[in-house]
Amino acid sequence: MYIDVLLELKNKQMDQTYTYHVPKSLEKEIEVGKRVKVPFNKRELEGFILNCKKTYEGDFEILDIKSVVDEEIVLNEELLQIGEFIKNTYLCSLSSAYATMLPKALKASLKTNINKKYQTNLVLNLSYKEALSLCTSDKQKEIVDLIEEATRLEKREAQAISSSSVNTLLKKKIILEEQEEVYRYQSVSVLEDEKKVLNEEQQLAKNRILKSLDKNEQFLLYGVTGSGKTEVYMQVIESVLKKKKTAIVLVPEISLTPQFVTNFKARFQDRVALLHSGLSDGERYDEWRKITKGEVDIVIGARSAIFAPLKNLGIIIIDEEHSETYKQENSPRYNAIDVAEYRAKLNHIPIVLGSATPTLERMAKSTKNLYTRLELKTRVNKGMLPIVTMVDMGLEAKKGNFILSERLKTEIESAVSRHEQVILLLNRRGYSTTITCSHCGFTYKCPNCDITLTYHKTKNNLRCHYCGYTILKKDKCPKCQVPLDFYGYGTEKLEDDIKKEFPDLKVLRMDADTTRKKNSYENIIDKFKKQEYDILLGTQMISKGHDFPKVSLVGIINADASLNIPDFRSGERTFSLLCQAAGRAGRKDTIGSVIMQTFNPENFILKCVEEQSYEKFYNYEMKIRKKLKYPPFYYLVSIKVASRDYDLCSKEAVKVRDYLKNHLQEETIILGPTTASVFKMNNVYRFGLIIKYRFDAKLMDTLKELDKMFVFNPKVNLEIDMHPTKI
DNA sequence: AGCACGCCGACT
DNA sequence: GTCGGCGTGCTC
Repeated sequence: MYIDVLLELKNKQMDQTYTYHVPKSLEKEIEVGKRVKVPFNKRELEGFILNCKKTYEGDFEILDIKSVVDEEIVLNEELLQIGEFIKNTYLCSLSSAYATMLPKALKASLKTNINKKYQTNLVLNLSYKEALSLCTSDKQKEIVDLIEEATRLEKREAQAISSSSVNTLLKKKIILEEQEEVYRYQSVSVLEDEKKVLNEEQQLAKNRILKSLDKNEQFLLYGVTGSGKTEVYMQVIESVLKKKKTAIVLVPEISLTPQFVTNFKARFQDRVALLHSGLSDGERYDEWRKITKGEVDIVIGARSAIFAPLKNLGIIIIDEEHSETYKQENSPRYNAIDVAEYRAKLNHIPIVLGSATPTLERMAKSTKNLYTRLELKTRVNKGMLPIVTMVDMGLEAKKGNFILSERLKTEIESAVSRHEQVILLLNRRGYSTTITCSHCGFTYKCPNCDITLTYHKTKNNLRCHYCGYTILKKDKCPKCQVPLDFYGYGTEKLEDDIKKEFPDLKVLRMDADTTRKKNSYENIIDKFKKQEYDILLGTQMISKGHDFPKVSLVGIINADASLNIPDFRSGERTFSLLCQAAGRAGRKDTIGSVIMQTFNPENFILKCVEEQSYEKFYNYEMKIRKKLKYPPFYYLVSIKVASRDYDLCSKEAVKVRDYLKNHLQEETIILGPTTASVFKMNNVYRFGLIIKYRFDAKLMDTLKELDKMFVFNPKVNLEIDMHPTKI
């Protein structure tokens, strides 16, 4: 017998399998999807069996495989197909697709040394009576009793005893040692929780999904914050489990949504497996094994959990569909939602995407009935949406208030005096490379792309990194003639200022710096929830789904910060972030207040936030996207050309553009090459190109050819990002 | 990735 | 003369 083996060669040559011969003695162990050890260029490597065949025709001298690694199949048929899908959709090698799909322990590589963990148990080799009759001392009888008791109760305490008497019993073969596989990851158990009664909207949504359990229907569950999406998910899954089927639930990031996971644990107990970044390689492997063995029916996890090898999949649910964490930002640049749609199609099952602020792409699809839209418009527990007030920081700056407005200060004071809590959001991102007037909030924008221009220090100019438009940097703001500034103060500075302003209040800061240690995120949330602090300030991570019943005021320090990020999606991102942050205010019996500070009170996106009108935002943003040819009207591909050699890099980038121009359809738009947003990094120069297309039959073949052309180029690297979230 | 082959500079 | 520098190319 011969087999085709896929080796993981870091050299990103075209995917290729190597043929090996299987000695008779190993033949019965061979199955597609298992790993084997093979000799390769005077070394030994691991690889996946992708194909079995009776004969081999060719000129290579075929070698024998060394051994078979796995007892059970690692890549089942479905995973093999998903790998092909990823390879073809995102233009990466098969081996790198499988490498990202599998936990480290199951990768084809000799270096991984992650194994199953066993525990030794003692069991009786004979019947209890026989065993007792053969005992020669009281101590021995005691041990036999203990083992019998432990086995009967299915407890594994019998492992703990060790004494000379045990050894004697072992020698006489009265008792035996047994190996049992144990799992490293012990998640906290949660008290079982009763099903909640659904309101009319929730019931409607649930019933509609249940009607399609055997169909590949796609749902968009559009529900405002606090409308009870989680309960709908759980009750739908309950019905799925009743049909002896399983479910995958994707969340943006497990550590940011402990509430969500707790709810699932409470409802479904140990039928749930968790896959998240906090697991060690061993723990992740154990969770994976539970899944393959069919010991769990529900998998909750971040992006990569979409590859969970559940059998008999019945539904896929993706919460917070608008989250950008579903797209992987390094190769293979896959989007878990695309994979989910593919998997749902393979299994003929429904997929449910939930969000309070759906992406324009998905909402547009739902208006064309490619997605079935289900709406939850009311908050459960009769909660009211908060009132959002916009404060013009341009006016405040004239009064000398650069960070905290008069209005926010008084509201903080009154909230605290009522023993309520305050959340302050300062989105620190995106100040370093954009230039803003600290007086009036003016920023330079590209006239062609509606994108904030990026400052390049080396040439002292401002550039659009979509189309290449360039202007020289001016020293003074064209609107108010004040010297232009690099914008930005961070959370740390805000903390100082608050402490100065309110020396009596207890302030807690949460950002990437204060949450680096394990569990520090949960600790901060916990402390704030227990009302040990009055104010929680931080970056966008404070806006994620937590219930703080005592928070009545949310202050958004600088609503413009994320608007000025040079990306066509910054408006959408801002709207979503601010709505989510606003949703933190007043969840139970109080109507919350949100103070939104901005230099651009006329900005339409911010006005939509003020009114909390997704519809208004959607209609406005769609017009812009249509006019400027962005998604959902056009699809995008981002191409990056990188090299240590500047001249070579720019020359090759031009060659790429010419190649695309010659091979793609006429209606397809090719922008660039321009210097990429991070132009020089580790002495590697990068140029970027953007393809905008609606339908181009030649696209994939052209990109594949292009990719091949650069595989053999050691000096220049080409990166293709299909449907990027950021450019 | 590695490991061999191969073609030039510093050295016992 | 040789030892070894690492550029290049191949691996069923």
